[in-house]
Amino acid sequence: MNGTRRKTVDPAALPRHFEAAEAERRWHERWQRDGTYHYDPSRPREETFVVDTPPPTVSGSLHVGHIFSYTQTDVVVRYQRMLGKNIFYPLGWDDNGLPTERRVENYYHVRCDPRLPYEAGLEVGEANAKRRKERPRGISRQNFIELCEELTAKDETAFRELWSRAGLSVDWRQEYQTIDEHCRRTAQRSFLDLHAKGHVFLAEAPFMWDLDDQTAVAQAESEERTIPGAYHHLRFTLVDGDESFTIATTRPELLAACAGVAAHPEDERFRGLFGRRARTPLFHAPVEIFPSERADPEKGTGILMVCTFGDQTDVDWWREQDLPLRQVVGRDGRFVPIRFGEGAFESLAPEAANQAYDQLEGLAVHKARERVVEMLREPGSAPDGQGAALVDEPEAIEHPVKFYERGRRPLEILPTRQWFCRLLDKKADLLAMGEAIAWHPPFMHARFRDWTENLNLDWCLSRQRFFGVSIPVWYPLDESGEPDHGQPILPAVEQLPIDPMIHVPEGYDESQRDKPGGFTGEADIFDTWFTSSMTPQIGSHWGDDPERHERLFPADIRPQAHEIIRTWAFYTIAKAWLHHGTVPWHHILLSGWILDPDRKKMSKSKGNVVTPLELLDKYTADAARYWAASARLGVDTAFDESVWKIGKRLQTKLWNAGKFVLSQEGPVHPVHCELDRAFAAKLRALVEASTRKLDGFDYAHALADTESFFWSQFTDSYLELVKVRARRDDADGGSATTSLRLGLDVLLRLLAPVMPYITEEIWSWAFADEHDAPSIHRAPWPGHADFADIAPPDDPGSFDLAAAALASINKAKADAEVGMGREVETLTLAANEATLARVAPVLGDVLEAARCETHDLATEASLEDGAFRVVSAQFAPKPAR
RNA sequence: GGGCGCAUAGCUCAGUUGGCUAGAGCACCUGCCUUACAAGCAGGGGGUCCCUGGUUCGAGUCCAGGUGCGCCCACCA
Repeated sequence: MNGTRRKTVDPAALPRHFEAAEAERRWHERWQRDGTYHYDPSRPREETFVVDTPPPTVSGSLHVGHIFSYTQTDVVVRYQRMLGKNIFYPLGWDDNGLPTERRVENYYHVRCDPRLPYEAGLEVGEANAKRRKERPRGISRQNFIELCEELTAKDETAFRELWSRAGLSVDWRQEYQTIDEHCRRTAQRSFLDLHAKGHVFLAEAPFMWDLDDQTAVAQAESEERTIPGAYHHLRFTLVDGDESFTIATTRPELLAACAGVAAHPEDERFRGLFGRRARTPLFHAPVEIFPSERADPEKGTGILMVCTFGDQTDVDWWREQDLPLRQVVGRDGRFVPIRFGEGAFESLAPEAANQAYDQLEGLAVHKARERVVEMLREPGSAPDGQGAALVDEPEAIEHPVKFYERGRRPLEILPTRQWFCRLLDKKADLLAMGEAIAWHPPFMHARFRDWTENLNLDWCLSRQRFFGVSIPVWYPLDESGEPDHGQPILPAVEQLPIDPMIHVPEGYDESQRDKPGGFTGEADIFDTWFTSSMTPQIGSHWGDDPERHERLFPADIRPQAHEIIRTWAFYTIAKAWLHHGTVPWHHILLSGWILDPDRKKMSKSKGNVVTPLELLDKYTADAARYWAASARLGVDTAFDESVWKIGKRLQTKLWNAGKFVLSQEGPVHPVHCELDRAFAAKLRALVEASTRKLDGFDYAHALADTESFFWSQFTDSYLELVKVRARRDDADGGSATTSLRLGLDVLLRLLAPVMPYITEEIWSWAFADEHDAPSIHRAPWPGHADFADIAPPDDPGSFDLAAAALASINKAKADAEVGMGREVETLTLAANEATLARVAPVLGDVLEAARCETHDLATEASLEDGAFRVVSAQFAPKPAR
């Protein structure tokens, strides 16, 4: 480089300020055109860095959280890219599933009715206020799916624009939708593989059921809410004997479903009852009284009725005690028609029981409860006809009840036929996989471990919904038209993806659909997690392209939110184990939450969402990214707009510093001055520390270090110290210019992952040509090579001494209330003897920066090492303007 | 009830294996248009590091107990 001219910029030719909005558009286009972020499938696995990007749920509304966590991943990715890695960074859209169905129902004001025929070319359009007052329009399943596709395509556009602008360096050629053909094939392939390996099974069993969405719900999708309820005390009698006892229940409407009575075996009060039969009020059902350790003598009255089904414990008791099934609540939440008597529900007084039940049939759960309580209040409602069955008034309580996480009514437990994946017998393996993955931050591992250890249900895979991936199964129908669920018909892998409601199994034709001796298609779809748990394999094209799969699986990192460890992380780990016997990725990065200023989680439903577009306009994308990258992994952060402001300030400062440094035309000369070498040494230490932190995914501290160095060491100190010398047309001036450029060059690269726009802009002025690296984002990460030509300083502390000396003179100027640019006519600077000796090699730079022509030095032994004091100073008068 | 996390300046946050007088930015106060930058610079005030006890020459940091907040899970008669 010595002797050649360097490329410089003319500051006058540059805009006064960085035009961020224009630059964001321009660079985005340029990066797309040049394929800056493209994955190269020809490079080997060891040179590749694979990201298992979360496919966001496309809900239609954007908030700052969407920028937050995705930017954190992008910073990690951009660092890896600058290390020379071949980056596989796809982005998919999780568009199937209930959130989309809900949004479509609201947006168009429609409901899916699978009985309706398909209407070709149906145009519905967004619902207006008038239409919303009417009943939702019923449309066919296929029409409904088309609307889902239409709306998600629209929503995806908004998300794509937001993230393009935020500068996510994804390879947009790898885009996918979890409902697209490739994902459906991957999910169905997963099912066939699990079936072949014996991990999935079909079972008719009581399972959590959401009445509003009319679908089964997995353990992971349920949550508890504390709601008001009431203990109702009901008097039961014995079938043989005069004794009676009182149970307490919060669900009196399930009295008709009572199948047993339980109390603690040690409970003296009820010891004599075990093995005998009780008689229920109203329905006069004879039920077994049995002991169980799980009955709590302290709770309620200590004795309880077991129903089919009030809760999961009822299910367990029903199984253990082999109790009769008395299902009264239907899939729509209404009481189903049933009869008591011979060949039906057992009753000692069928006529009375049927009379009572007639008043409940067809009622919704809460109405039935009211009605039952009225009946129980009536005199003579007790099983022995002596008074009312309801003892005392109901006692109001608050109690926890399970809900579907998106549901409005409590979950019911109903026996339904569902597909399950066996997981309970694989806990040990899944826990071992969890150990083999590096969790960032590490304490998040505990959440996975706790969840896995405490899992108590197998994974229910099927959902009775519409917009999702079909379960690829048909069932043969016998001569009476009944399906044989024990002999499911599966498609060949080559046929995937299929929709069993449309496609026909091998050996049948369409005319045999739903006909005796023919076949019927499985109407259910998969739980959305069944597909999203395959994101690593979706990216790797598992099954379709073995060579690609080898290069992309397992992935390097999985970034995700911590509240879905039990779902997305867990199921992905489970699938990778079941299919491949490995981990799905080597590292998992858990992002924190954005909280509103009251420290509540920001979410659409709470209405406390900050929309990102205005903020992007106000502060720029680099500032947004600065904000996101300032938060550490796993740490919830209160939203604070002032951090965006700091990001923008940093961007502006970079613009100005870049303009200054690259406009210096000093001669090309190696770095030789002590101060310059001392600066380079500090810069080198920064690079090493920053690299170490980024290797551990600690982008936040790497940024804090770099920002602080840039601001205080580079611009405030070093740049001020050498700006005068840099203008000199000699070897010392060349040394200053060279190291200033080195400082800018290295700092730009350190900041490029966080602030891709401003760094690319400044890079393009000179360094792109100088390093033959058209984009800073493909430039090598700074390292030893950048410092190879620079000798270490004679005194590593000389830079700090110079900065401290200058600061002491600045303080004198501030105390005298004169500007920093004021010339110093006389100066007496004091320090201890050793400090004066050490500062001597760099004192010239200090005095130049302070605009000081003549000076005296004084020895003050009392000053600490490295401390300076201005004993006296006279400043030139303010020049006339 | 079990597990995890957090508590540091008015606000948002750093603080590494225990080590000088506990830091940054924002906000606030004072001064300064200085040849990159007033979208800036220089300087300044501001702290019971949640509480109690312990270990230690030394504790914001380690240990025990407690308080408050948040999250995850379990309990659901």
